[in-house]
Amino acid sequence: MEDEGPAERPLTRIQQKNRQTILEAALEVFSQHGFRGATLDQIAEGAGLSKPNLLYYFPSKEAIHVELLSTLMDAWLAPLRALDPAGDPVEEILDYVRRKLELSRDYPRESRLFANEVLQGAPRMMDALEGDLKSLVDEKAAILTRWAEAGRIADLPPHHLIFSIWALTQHYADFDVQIRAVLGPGHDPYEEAEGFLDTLFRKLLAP
Amino acid sequence: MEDEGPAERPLTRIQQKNRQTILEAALEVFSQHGFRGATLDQIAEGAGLSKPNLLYYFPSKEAIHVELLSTLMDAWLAPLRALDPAGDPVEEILDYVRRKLELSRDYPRESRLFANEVLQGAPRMMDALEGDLKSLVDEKAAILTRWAEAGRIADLPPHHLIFSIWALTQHYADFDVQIRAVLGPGHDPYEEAEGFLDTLFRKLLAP
DNA sequence: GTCTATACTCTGATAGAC
DNA sequence: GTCTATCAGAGTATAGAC
Repeated sequence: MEDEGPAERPLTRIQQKNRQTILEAALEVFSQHGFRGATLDQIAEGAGLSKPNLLYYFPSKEAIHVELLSTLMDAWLAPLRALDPAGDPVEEILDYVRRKLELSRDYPRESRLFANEVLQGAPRMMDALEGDLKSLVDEKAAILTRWAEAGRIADLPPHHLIFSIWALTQHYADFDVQIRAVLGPGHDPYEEAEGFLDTLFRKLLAP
Repeated sequence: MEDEGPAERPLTRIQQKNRQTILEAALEVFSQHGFRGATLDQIAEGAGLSKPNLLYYFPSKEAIHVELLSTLMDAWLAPLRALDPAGDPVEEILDYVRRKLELSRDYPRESRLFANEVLQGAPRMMDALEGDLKSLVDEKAAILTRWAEAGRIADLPPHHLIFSIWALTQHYADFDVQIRAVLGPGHDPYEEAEGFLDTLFRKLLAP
């Protein structure tokens, strides 16, 4: 049952705004502590609302988390969806790398929310991984295979090529504190990463 | 004060064994749920001990976690320590990649324990990151720089080269469920990764 | 729609018998 | 050394006044 009930009413503007405020605060807390480590108290304080008021807008802690994850999935897959089979192979892949790195830079909390969930076995997201995500990856992997067969990029296992893009871009968001601790002050990790990853994938993809 | 007190006594064999049992159970729970998400009940059940008995061997939940992390750090840095400035540059780096991938394959829970901690801002590990880890990385980065200057490997930012090795190898442990969901059954992620990463780094490092 | 008060459960940690 | 019993606090969620 995908239907949400017959008496479902459109939300008022103030309801929309409060829901957004709650989701924003929840993203902050969930991304830092994971699902079980996060508390409604922290979210309520971040949203400037009382705890019972939170639960007026969402039926439970889990409902907030699920809402965040499903909203996230679309934005997360958009860069891969945009990979165009008609474009120039190397430039298409490099564009994908750039867009994915921009997501890490501009939405690090979303990246960490996702990482937390997968790290914990993806209990609330397994369906999406085995369904939408797998379908999309298989579809795009087929494009990479065709490009390789045509000799337009190097012959590499397409799924692992995609994994390598995920690993290398998300690492900068998920392990941010480690990277900054190792680099020390005076570095812009993302700016340096952009050039490095461009070089890396150009060398890797060259036939 | 690093000293643990004047009355410190060597642990008996049974104490050693029980501590190990507790740490093993704690690794399982902490690596899956993070520090705050883990409970002493879960650890006690996994260890086959009562909760108060747990706290006879360790003064607190945090003490167990800290013990795990500090034990882990040594094993985690060993492969990088082994990078030999006198060896063949490309083979030394590829050996490092292989050893790091083996750690992910053979100790995925340790990898996830570490990932959880860093993801949550490394509150119990910042000193180690800014101290031992940074020193070691800086030292090995200097070796990479010398190899690049001698034209024996490609000219790449050494810190980011090391980050890329961490990202690509740890990804297979930390995002294990996602990788298996996307690949589907009938795959051995680590076996496939070994060949892929070998190819990737050979192409990347070629001068 | 929002709050105070509170029910009820879980959690980390301690006391004290054996 | 290990257990039962238990505490104090935090946790999610609900009741009900306004």
